[in-house]
Amino acid sequence: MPKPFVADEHPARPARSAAPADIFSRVSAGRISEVIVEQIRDLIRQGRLVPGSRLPAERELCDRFGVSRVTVREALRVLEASGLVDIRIGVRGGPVVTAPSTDRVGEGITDLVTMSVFSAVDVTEARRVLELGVIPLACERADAADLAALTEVCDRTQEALEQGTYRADLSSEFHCLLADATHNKAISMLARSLREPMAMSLDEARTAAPIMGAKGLQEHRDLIEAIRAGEADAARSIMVDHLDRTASRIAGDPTE
Amino acid sequence: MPKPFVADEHPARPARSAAPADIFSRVSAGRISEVIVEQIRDLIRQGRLVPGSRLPAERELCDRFGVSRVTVREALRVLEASGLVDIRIGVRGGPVVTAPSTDRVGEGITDLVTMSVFSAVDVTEARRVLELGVIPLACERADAADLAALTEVCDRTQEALEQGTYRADLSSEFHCLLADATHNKAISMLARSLREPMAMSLDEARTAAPIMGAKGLQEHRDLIEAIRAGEADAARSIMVDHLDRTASRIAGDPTE
DNA sequence: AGGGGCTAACGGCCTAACCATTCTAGCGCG
DNA sequence: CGCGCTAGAATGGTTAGGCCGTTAGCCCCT
Repeated sequence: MPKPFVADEHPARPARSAAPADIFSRVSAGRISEVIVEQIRDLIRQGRLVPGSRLPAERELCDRFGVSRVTVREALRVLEASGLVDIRIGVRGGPVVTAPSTDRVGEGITDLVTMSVFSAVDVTEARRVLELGVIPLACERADAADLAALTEVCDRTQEALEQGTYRADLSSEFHCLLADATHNKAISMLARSLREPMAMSLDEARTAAPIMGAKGLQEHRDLIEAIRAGEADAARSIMVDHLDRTASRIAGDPTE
Repeated sequence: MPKPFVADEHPARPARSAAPADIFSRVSAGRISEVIVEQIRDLIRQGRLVPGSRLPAERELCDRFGVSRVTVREALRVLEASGLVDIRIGVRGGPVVTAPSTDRVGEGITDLVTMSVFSAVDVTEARRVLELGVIPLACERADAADLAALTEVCDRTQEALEQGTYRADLSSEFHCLLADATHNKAISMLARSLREPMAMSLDEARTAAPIMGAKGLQEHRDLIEAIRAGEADAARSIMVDHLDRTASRIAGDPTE
């Protein structure tokens, strides 16, 4: 528990003056560019700047904020890296407010994985949680377009298997499309966030065991049929088998 | 489907020379600072720079890359905004590689929500998927420390309710701690990612209905006991009730 | 032994200028 | 009248050099 700032446990050394130390507030200027970032970000969050809004040009922002162009540019870089603005060059160019994409968030999560903040085993388990939760929603909401897209990926997978050109991308794409079938963009985003780390660890595991055989493909096709029929329980059990095999491969146990 | 680059549908205007256009690679330099960002980011992803590594000072990076200091600074800003480096000032300061935090990812997701890339309803449903998947894992793995932390939050919540100082933070903190009880950092990350958007929408909904009454708190406490006993099914049904009430409140139906 | 001041290293910010890209307005020509 | 081309203006991208505030470490003096 932090002690109150004014309390001094050392009575032998009294405060130099009668004024309490509290009257001095912490004075840290911080970074000017950060202040600008906050200001624009708040404007966007408050809805006073909507996607498509054009911000003033760099040189005008300098005048408005009373800072140099370098400072404004640094602020714009940060906003651009956050996916909040898009910067175009040429006349009639300049910073434009844009809606951030889910890919950018996924990239951030990928960084978390690669920096070994957590392991491939953790990711696999998280994916299991997500995908099993997806199943009932997908059974309920999948439409013809979703099923067609899933089938198309299976066809491409079969072709790739026959030609020996299979890559883990195809498997992760199937699972992303499955998440899309929930018609919930937040869930799609989470699934896509885990896509790249998954594919990465699958590729690593491939050296130890074949990444997907006819069995895995058949499970994908069975899953489509179960979803088409709306049989959530059947779909779930198929998915459990499928994921368990994947998990054991990730864990370094090439049972298949 | 994108057309091959060499194909020209306009036979009336043949290529100026016999050399195929393919031999000329795209020359647009793009942004120099972006090249530097990529280079450092790759170094980090390859593990050649680990968290804690100190990068050279700005002025030395200028010499190494052969660019001006402003360019280096912009690159460092982007890396900093991505949470990959931390910049300290003063002697022995400079850029230090750091492990990105889950909070940053959550902030990105918050932006996605506020820019209405997806809705609060979507987030709520995603959270439901996640939390129901968390339950069995938490029942299996929660240790005494997890249960103590959960109980402590309930106590704080009770106190806040009695004093009228309750905020949605407390509820979202409970659910984050629940995710922590799985001892899976990827799942914790996903839960924390959804924390801020959830709290935001809960605060919005608070104007229409009390955010959490004694009933919600009691459900939290019941949940702890069910987890302590390892009764996953009981815990699951409690959580379903709890989330359904929350979902209806988000959807604008103040039944409670 | 300890405190205060000095110094070098480093990031934060500024100014002034030039380059590269892109759009547009205007002009000339058919 | 209309079409195409060109020059210029607007805008971001980059550079060089410099000044200032902050910090850690060192040394000297008490």
